Amino acid sequence: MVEKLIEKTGPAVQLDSAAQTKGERTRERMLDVAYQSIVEKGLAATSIEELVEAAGITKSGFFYHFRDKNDMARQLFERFLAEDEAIIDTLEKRAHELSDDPLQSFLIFLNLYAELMDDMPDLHPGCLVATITYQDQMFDAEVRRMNRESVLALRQRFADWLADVAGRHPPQVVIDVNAMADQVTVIVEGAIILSKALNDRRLMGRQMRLFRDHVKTVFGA
Amino acid sequence: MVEKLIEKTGPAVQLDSAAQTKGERTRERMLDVAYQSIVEKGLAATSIEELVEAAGITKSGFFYHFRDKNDMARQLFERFLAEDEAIIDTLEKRAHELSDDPLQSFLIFLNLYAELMDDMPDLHPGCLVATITYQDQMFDAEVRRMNRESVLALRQRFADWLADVAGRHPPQVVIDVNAMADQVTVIVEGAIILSKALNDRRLMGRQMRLFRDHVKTVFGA
DNA sequence: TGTACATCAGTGAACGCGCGTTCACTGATGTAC
DNA sequence: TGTACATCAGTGAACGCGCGTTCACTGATGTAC
Repeated sequence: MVEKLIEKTGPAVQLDSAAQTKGERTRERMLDVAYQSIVEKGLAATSIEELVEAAGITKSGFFYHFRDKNDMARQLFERFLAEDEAIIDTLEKRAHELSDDPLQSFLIFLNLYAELMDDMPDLHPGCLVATITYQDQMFDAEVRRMNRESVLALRQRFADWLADVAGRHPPQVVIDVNAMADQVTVIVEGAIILSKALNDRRLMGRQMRLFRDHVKTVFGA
Repeated sequence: MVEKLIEKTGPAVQLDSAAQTKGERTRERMLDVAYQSIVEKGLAATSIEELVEAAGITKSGFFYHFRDKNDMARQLFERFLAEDEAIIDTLEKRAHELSDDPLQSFLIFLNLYAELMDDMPDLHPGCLVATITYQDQMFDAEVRRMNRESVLALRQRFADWLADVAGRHPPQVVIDVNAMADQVTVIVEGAIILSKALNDRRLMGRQMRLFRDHVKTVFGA
């Protein structure tokens, strides 16, 4: 699914090298089914038994690939963060190609993001960040640390961009770039929740565009 | 905790009648510890054993009060929704008292909401709506239906209010009242996630005020 | 090119523990006459 | 006011099932000489 999104939004990022060994393919398959199950039910409700059945191996095979259940969760989250970052990178790069002005490129970025959400073949399966945050007692300290770092990295990324925007387009009102940067993530996470709760896959794109309108107004475009 | 919030924001709503029987008190205590545990770890990771230990009864006592684990989840969510609605009612009533103008009262409402978030003694424990949405396979169909209905009810409430606002203060741009109404919930849910992930209890209030500024700008206040 | 050995990618059986649930029973409190 | 009965609010012991994890083993593939 993520592969598809990247193809839609730019040149495919080759995350997994073309020549995968048999073991790597099995491991990836395992993480695929684990991701699906964890965002639907949570980590505690996802049994190793159901994962290995879906992946077509035995339970002992699981422990060949992962030290224990938490190790799998960590590997899953690492892969998720890398893919997520690659998507945002692609969108940001494309947005900068389409306009030299930081405000215009940021607005384009939000549009691309909204389109990406619209184009999701199915309902967005959810975001691991929220899953981990809401079940943090289930994940070990390392995963929680990675989760925190990933949110802070997004804040930094957008705050830098917005500071650049504010430099060239003095805002109508005094703004807090960090809060506004966080709002991108807030909208994404919140919109995923409502979209899932109401089973309405158009909701995410609408919310992102509404936020885009706000940004536009603030910088007086 | 909810009691405290209501006291802070207006006259206490007497949800639980003053004269509680012993059984009702035990049941409430059980739901209290269950709420805490479920928002921290999820339903699957919350064992009946730990709940009854915290509540000071035996495991069989649990099954005197609840038909099974899912029945407890349903009762917990029912109580949560009632309390949540009471809080919003109180804030809305107060906002209308403080201004006759729908825009001003809506802005006051958002301010009161933001203050409520600031004043939370501890980090907001999280919102059951997100917990249920992210683990919906763990809850039965009735709980999922209640979850959906509660989100739609909030949409209706804010959409009506915003339509009233738009009637008296024609917006600068064309707006979608439903999307804007949803954005209140989106911000709350998303901000809770970031606030928990970063362990920053000021974040929720900041996000709510940022949204308030947006609303203000849209209706040209 | 053949052989010996090493690594890869698992299998199958067994383990003990904790979980949700049931069931027969019980002491304390409330109610009817 | 006393007695009989009903309801309330649990207790204690036992159940079977599924879970995460371990461990000894194995066939297939890769590598060195």
